[in-house]
Amino acid sequence: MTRHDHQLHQGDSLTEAARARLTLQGEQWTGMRAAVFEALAGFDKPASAYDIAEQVSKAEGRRVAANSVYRILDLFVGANLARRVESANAYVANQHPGCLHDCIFLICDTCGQAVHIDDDSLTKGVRDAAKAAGFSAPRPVIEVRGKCGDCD
Amino acid sequence: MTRHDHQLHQGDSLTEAARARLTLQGEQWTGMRAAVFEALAGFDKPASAYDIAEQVSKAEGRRVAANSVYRILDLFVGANLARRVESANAYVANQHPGCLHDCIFLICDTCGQAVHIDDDSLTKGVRDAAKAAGFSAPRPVIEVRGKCGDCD
DNA sequence: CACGAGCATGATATATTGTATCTTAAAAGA
DNA sequence: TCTTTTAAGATACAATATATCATGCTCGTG
Repeated sequence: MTRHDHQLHQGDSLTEAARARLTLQGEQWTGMRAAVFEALAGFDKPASAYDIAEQVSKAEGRRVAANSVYRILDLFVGANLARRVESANAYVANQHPGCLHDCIFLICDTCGQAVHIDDDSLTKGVRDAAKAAGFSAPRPVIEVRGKCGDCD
Repeated sequence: MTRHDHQLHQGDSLTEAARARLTLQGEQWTGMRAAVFEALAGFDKPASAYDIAEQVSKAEGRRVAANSVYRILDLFVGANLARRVESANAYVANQHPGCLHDCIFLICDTCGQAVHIDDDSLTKGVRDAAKAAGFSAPRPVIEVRGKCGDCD
């Protein structure tokens, strides 16, 4: 397992890192985007776009529609501020938005918690296998469903 | 990459293998199940439950509702006759239902084709990483989105 | 500052995917 | 045959995702 020596952000620090990253990409850090990011980062497990819409609605005191949230989540995923958990139709905030690499999610079928592990040798293996099969621009989706330590 | 020396079924042979496998599990091979399996196997790319429902409806000359198809697909996935492609919300027939192992799908974002590769050393690596992180009963979901050789 | 172009969001509708529940029908076992 | 279990039908609905058009905001430019 490769080690992770970079900064793991949290709270305001994470929000700031996200803002910095997004503006670096030439995108705006709007109030709505900040609100969506806050909501996303506030969940302790992968959240659906609708969960986030509801949370943002509460925080803003007005109804925010899911499509706006989807738009922003798509932007976030593209900018590496968030990740989509395919097998859960849900999203999580990326704890180190500045650092690009493939990741592996472990999702507990019982409690819904997702933990994120990095293992570049594994993900590289998957990328390479895809390339060997003639695939270009590979974007690995590596998730494991199972039962987490707390739930056995 | 581990070699695959077992039989790769197709057509009637595949259907027969599926039937054999399912009955071995103590499940019935009904007309409806056969029809769903035929439809599924007839697609050249991952098919959604609704695609399959439509296809079966056509083949049977009567309306078959999606929930019936879902039930049967769930059964098939449980019995290893079919696989779910998480990142596409779709299903594919398993070409070698008798042989259990994790698999890796490469899904083309352009044409929707999915190819299936096996690499037990990779999937074992993912399983082991999950176990090392305290996960039990791991079921890896390994897919790669990208562009297939025909589409670049 | 005014203004126009482009970007961001709102509002709304609808498509797609997935479950729940209850009823009816068919098959297996006694 | 009769009963029990399993499969399938019918229907309703929930959850996830996208499309479209209208409105509003921001930023660069004059």
